[in-house]
Amino acid sequence: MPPLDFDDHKTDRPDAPDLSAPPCRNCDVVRELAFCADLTHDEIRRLATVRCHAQLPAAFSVFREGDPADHVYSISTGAVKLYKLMSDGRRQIIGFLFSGDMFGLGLDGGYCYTAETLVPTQLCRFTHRKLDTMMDEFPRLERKMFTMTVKDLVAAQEQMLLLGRKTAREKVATFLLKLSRRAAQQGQPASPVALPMSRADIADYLGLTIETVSRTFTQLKRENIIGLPDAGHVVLTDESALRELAEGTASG
Amino acid sequence: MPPLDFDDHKTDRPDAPDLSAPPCRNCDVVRELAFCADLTHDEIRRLATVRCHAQLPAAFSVFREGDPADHVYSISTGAVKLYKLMSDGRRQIIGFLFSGDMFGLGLDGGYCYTAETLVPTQLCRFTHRKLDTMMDEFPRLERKMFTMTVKDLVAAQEQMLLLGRKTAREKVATFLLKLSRRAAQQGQPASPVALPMSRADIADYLGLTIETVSRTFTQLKRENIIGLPDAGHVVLTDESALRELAEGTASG
DNA sequence: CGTATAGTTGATTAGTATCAACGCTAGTGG
DNA sequence: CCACTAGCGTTGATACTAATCAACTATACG
Repeated sequence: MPPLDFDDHKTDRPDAPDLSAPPCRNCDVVRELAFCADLTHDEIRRLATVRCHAQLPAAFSVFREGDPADHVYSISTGAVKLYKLMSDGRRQIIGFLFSGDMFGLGLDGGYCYTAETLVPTQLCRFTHRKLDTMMDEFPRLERKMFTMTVKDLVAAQEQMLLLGRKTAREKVATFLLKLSRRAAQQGQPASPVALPMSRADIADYLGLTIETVSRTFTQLKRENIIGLPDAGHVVLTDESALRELAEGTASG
Repeated sequence: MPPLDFDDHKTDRPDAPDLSAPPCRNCDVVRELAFCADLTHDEIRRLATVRCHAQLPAAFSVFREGDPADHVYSISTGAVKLYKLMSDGRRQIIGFLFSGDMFGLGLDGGYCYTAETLVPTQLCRFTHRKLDTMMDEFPRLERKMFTMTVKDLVAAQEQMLLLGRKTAREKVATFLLKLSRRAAQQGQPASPVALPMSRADIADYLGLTIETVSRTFTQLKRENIIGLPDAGHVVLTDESALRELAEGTASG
């Protein structure tokens, strides 16, 4: 887990160039942001004047649970995990985020989770204050962010069902299918799915231990439902079996 | 669990008076709705012209998972549970909702959970279509609904930590404290907390079985942390012990 | 008064967690 | 260039929490 200091991102080391840098005028990056997708060119240009962006290395802590919640972030490229910690170290990963995803929303005061990059990641950020102003000005921006938040909520509810009621096999199957669909949606191949996160991350996302995740993977492999070319990739050999497992309708 | 037909709410039996009734002009009910709380009198009056309300009996199914999602609901008085089902009957309760809470949001198409009253409940409803129009007209309405959705998301993330990483004792302690705080917030006593839901509901909310919930209650009672005057009420005898349990910092 | 339902309690089982050892890969330094 | 080390992942043995199965009690209901 990531021992990087939160303030790192304000240093000028080449790895972590200034999220605090003055906004640049180039709109290309902003246009890719999902929450700007439906805006007019003019609106995007205005938005671009208030955003900062940066390329962050892998395993980089963007902010920590409890930090003053000043900014909202959007992922241009890369991947991020969000997690909550208990005082004794137990961890629950709230979500894995990819290109186009937004994070950092919350109410009054501090972030309620830690955000950390999984791979080298290009982020965009806006201050809450300026974003509020923008939302007043561009109703479509607010509508878009609202819609994205509803989507997040729906996903969170789906995850509650997984965490509360599914078995280890079902959890893993659901997880793999979700990753596969997400990859396909982003134009990447659906079958050799990349796992940019560690087994520990997967375990903490599914409410399992590392060992159980590993055992379940090898078990599914033995049953020829998945293939494991290496630890970072999974082949969905039998997707329909995986679907049945995920829904709890599997025979075995 | 509730065998009531979804169409019931369109019948004219006295128990379930018409959610489809023509909007009434009385603003009193609408004004109590949390998502109208910050609106001007004029805005509330406009909103009142597009809403329907009804008094529903306990254990009444407002809508089911998969039903076409036409309406958004707000609870005036009473309590509602939201849940998701798996094909084999496993159930996960997504949330218990009370006065001022809103539900029914979702994306394209069907509701992604079933909504059912726990006690006799007074509901207000709006069509998505009209609410969208209203949001265009009254930015403060949209902002309010947005904020409430973010709150729901934060609560869902907290629940993920509970479901994925907490023990049965910790889950029950967290649940009781949450109910207590909610009651206090609504001006009701914080200590003899009312449990309007069954043990089965609590179990399906916490990702446990009925038996484990029951055992954990009696265990906490034996340790003089709570009191159980009857199945529907809990006295928080030792709230600090409960807090330690909930956070996982408890000694025993 | 009999019946059905919700809740509690007990005995046993099962699914994961825990503890422990080992293999693999990558980075490090001699 | 290669042994050494550290971290991640896998596998095995055992323990333990909570689930399952079952019986019983209390309460509400007809």
